[in-house]
Amino acid sequence: MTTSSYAILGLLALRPWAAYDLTQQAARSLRYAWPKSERHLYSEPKKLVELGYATTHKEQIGNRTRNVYEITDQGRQVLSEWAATPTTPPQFEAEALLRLLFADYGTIDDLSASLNQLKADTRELHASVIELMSGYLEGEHPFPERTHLSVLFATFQVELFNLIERWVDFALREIASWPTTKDLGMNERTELITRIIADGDSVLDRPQLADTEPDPSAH
Amino acid sequence: MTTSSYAILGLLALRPWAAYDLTQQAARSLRYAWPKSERHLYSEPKKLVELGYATTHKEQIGNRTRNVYEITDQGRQVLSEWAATPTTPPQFEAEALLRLLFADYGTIDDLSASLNQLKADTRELHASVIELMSGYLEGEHPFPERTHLSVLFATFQVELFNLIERWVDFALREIASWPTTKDLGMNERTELITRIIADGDSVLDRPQLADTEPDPSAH
DNA sequence: GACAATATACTGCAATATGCAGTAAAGTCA
DNA sequence: TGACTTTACTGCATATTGCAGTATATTGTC
Repeated sequence: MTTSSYAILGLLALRPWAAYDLTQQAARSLRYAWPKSERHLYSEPKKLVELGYATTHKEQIGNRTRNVYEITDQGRQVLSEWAATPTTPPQFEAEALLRLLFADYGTIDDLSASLNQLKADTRELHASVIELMSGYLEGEHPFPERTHLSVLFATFQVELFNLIERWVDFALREIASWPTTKDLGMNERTELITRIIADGDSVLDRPQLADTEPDPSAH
Repeated sequence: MTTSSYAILGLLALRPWAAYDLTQQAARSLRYAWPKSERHLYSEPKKLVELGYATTHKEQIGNRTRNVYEITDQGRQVLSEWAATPTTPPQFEAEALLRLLFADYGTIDDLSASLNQLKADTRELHASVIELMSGYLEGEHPFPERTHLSVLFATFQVELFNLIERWVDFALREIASWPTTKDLGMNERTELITRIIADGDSVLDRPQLADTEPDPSAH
């Protein structure tokens, strides 16, 4: 049993789902904390059946079948045991940040494009969560008694998305003041920023930083 | 060529590395934007050699050999082409958040333990970045002319880690006011929070929220 | 100076996960 | 009625991880 197995089992504990429905539901919830490919969401429940943690049956819709999965008592058992086990550390993956790390192999425009892409991707995720929340206010939660969990969970997502959007704006302002992506090294500006973060402070939320230098439109 | 291939190739463009050194360097940089297993960092450069983007030779150290990899001109070529291609969306993975989503299968204590683990894991990552930054201020950057990139990159990491730590504190305060993990549903408190995030506002940075309710020590 | 512990430096293999192409029926809209 | 989208998957190649195993070099200590 991998963490991904428990993630699917967690959904099955709510109600029976067809594999296709699992992919849809994962896009609304799991995705934000445990992203898995659609392909995997079709394979995983089969493994749960093999292990005796779920059962499966076929439903007929006209001329087509869907595979519906249902949790077993044994499945519920291992799921509640899982709740008390240690967790793995968090991981953040962003190709746009990787591009920043290696920005000197490309141009300022390449870098700007990557960061703007990151912002656009984030906005989209952000909008989905906001929409979900608006739905909750209209009473549209599929499991109303679990709303407290979904909402607390969602607070993290919106904070994260806000952060990324704000940080991208900061980074775009910084690189807009660069003549090139290459060889700037530890200049004054970079040293200032290094000191700030080495002190554990935030470079966002501080108008002084924005005032001091990098925004070329400021003078 | 996957994104992981380009990540390794990006390191090789800086200087030749032994596979072991790549694992060490990845722990200091790639890890924060493109986390890969140690195993993978040994396999990937072999693939780059096959593709003609790197060469390899063995170095003898006493009775032991290390495989050193070096980028080729062709490798540099594809790397600079990569800079202009579109990026994939960001992904965040945190088992502790998954536990929150399914917190009703465990106890309040299970959930607190998971969140505290998340905080501890984050602090550790945070400390590593702070240490790196302090090193930069001492002139310890391995590629001094690239400091501006490492530092701007690092600003994201510290903002992210700060956010996670602050959010965990918020979440711990919230759940401390819960009688149980189960069936709280859309209560007053949850509705307040839902409205806030549906409006695109932050639940952190607002003392009012902390004042209004959930901290049981407050009354 | 012998010994233990830790760091260096990998490889093989099974299991896990992804990406993409392919298949086909059902629903929707013009 | 035809085109397009959504539903509902599966097979297969490739990518990636986790773990165990192997062996040498270095560092600290009694």
